[in-house]
Amino acid sequence: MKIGVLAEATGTPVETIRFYEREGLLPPPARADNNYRVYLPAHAERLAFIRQCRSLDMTLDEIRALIALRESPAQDCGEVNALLDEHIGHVAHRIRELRALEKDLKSLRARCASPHALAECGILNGLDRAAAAPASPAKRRHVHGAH
Amino acid sequence: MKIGVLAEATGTPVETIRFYEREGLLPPPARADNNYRVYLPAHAERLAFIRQCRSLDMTLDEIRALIALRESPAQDCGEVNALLDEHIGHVAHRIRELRALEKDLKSLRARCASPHALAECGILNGLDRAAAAPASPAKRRHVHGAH
DNA sequence: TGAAAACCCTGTAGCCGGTGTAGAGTCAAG
DNA sequence: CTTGACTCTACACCGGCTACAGGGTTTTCA
Repeated sequence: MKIGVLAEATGTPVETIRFYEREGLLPPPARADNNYRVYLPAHAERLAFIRQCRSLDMTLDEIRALIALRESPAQDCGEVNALLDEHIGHVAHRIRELRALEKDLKSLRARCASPHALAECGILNGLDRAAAAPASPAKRRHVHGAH
Repeated sequence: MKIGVLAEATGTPVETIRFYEREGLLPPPARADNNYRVYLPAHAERLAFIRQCRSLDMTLDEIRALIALRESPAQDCGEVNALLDEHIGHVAHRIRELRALEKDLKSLRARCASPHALAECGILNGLDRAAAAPASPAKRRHVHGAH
């Protein structure tokens, strides 16, 4: 099948498929005479696996690791379990961070229940005081942002 | 004060300060004869405000908007409240997403309580079935990632 | 049959919020 | 007077795509 068919079949944009190939997640398919990529069902399976993992917010590195484990011969799946546990840890960690953030934002919001003049706005004043924040460097593990 | 002093005072890397200047968040300071940036206390206040907002996970665009509102003459702070409410909405939304994700991951993890042979691994098999996922495009509002 | 639309190719740049170089100039201490 | 710490500009890089530009090929429809 051609790339557009694979894209349609897996709900993946064509550019993203080519991107996964460049990234080594999807093996380069054979080429037809016109240089078009020709995919086999195995490619569709692999791509579905990748998309499934992405929908669970795994990084491409995590997915690469899972693929390698899956292809590795006659081994038990202890490492798979460990990888998944670690990913669950990332997600749980990020949830805790965001909950703390939500709390801070709500308490800031409560400083200004109704519109005042700007100078007396509790929110702006709250943002102004440096809050002596410990300037947490808090290296992102993976699972980021609020936006 | 020189950029290193400002960096130290606010816990902000030097490169990040220059980056904020390029992005128009921090006004370009005067320059000494040697072309070094010379900051005034007002710059330190502005930078502390920016860092405070960033620690609350606001985007640079949101911060730009807040700064503009703050500088705008004799206006009430209704828009500030609205901006903050919207940001709180982003965070709450992302928390809900991550909780759903955590649930999915845990149920996947439960498929493989102890290490089996790879072929029988409930996790890999669970990831394999395409799950007929609706391939949610789910445009990121802002507040993203699990990583 | 022939033109237009739809597809495919490569390569490159942009998004966000920075981070980390390279290569050069400037300054303070020993 | 040399060493090291600081500063400057300009640029590439991170993830995970997305969106071009500028070509070639195939399909469709009148």
